[in-house]
Amino acid sequence: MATGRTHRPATRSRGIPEATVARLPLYLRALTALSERSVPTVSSEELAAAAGVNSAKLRKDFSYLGSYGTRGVGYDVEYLVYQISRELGLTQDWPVVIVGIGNLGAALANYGGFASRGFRVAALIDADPAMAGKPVAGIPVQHTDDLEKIIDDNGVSIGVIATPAGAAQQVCDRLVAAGVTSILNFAPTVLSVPDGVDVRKVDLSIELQILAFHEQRKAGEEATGESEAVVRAPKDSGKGPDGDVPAVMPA
Amino acid sequence: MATGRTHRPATRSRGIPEATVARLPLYLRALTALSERSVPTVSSEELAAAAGVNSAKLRKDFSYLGSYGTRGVGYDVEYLVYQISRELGLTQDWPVVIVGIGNLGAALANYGGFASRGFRVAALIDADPAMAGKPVAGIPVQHTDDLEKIIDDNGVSIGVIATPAGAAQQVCDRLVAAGVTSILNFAPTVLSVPDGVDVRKVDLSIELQILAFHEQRKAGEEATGESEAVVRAPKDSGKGPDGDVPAVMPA
DNA sequence: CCATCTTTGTGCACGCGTTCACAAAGACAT
DNA sequence: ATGTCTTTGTGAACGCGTGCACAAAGATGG
Repeated sequence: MATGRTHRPATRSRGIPEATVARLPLYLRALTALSERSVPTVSSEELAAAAGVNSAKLRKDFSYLGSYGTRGVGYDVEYLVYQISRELGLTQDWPVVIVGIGNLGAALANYGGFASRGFRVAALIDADPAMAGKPVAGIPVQHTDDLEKIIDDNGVSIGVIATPAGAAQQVCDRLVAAGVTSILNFAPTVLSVPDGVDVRKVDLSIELQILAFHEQRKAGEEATGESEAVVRAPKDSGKGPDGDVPAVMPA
Repeated sequence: MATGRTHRPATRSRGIPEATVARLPLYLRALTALSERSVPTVSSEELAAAAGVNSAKLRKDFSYLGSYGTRGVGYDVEYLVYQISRELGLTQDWPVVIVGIGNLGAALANYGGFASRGFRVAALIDADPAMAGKPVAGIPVQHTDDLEKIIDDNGVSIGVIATPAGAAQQVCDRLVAAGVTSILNFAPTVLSVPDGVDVRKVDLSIELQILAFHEQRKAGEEATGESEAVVRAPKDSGKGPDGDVPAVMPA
């Protein structure tokens, strides 16, 4: 994205294709589950099934990292967990700030998966003075005025934007100016950033629209097609206002 | 997904490439903004800039929809909004259910962008009996026991899963059995679904890991490279527990 | 030590997506 | 009406990603 993904054209980072990088976290998750069940080794076929991909693709992906498998046996789970973690840079701790503590921002702050993989919520930042000092997920919210100082003091290089769309670009500019070089954007806006800064976006609205497209297509085929399956018939409604509200977007 | 995206191999739906479909919502958003500012026409160059894509790509994307532009002038904003909306199936109303009303589920329910583009939250569903009847975002939460009836009564074909990972597959199975054919999955799990069902996933953890990879790469290049810019130095911390908690994932 | 069997690692071909570059189309001025 | 100028629509080339299919590698048993 991804789907999502902001233009990183032909920049195959250190020879590892972008598509492969995007799948490594998937493998890592499956491997971690196996590790917790104390499974010692796993074949490409099994692991591929668990990760929901083709086994040939998985093997090719791993081949970019090196030859970590044993022919006739499979992959050592623990070893592979370590190798992938290292490749993804998860052996170190990444402090993260979340800007915009509304419904979504608070949900993100409460998300347990943060700490699990080397990410740590270093600070929560919001523009509303009334929020300042109020603890969310055990972390006191700080005011936007101190953004630069917070970034600097904590050595933050990854920022999460969960503000309304109108504020996103401005927040983004300040984050970048303060030294942030990776941004995860939940606001429904296209952010423009200088070279060297990575942006990934997560947009609920876009995801739903893509699903709607396919849904419509299915309905259309069904109508013209053979089997007269049950056609879903949604009622129509007045169009709602176009919210400038924080959102959730996909890579 | 991308990035998400679940394997839809060579199924170019009605001739429109999947990559193009994924960008249509982006164009639509930019066009809507122009429409609100009463801009009558826009060139491919301007619109591409607003959507953050290449102008040639945009023109090719539009060429799949038909010839809606005027050479020497550009595109009629209102007309294009309508055409894209129609293509995406947004001229009709799509009732959506959200299953799993935790932090994230509640945030999604409160998200204003839902109503804006033809989506309507038809019901909120949670497994916790204590939640039943309690209103979230003005909509009373219903119990999982009634899931099938809710789907059927409202003619729902799109479901959003915001449950913990452990419950996701089970919820998914029930949704599909009840007639849902499109699923937006926020749980950090690979869902397996029968053919004909579309799944898109949004995973915060995966997005962060991808950013961490690039971040690490930048740091590495910096070290071996020329300019001795300020190297961010995050402190290390004890590894947190691997939460089974709801998440946020990108296509 | 040899044979067999499993599973990895990868060369190759194919298809999708992106980008360039330009001809065709139309607006607009004279 | 004719010429100029802008902008679209698209043919063609290229590169990335995917999947097949198989040879190489190693484990395992006799």
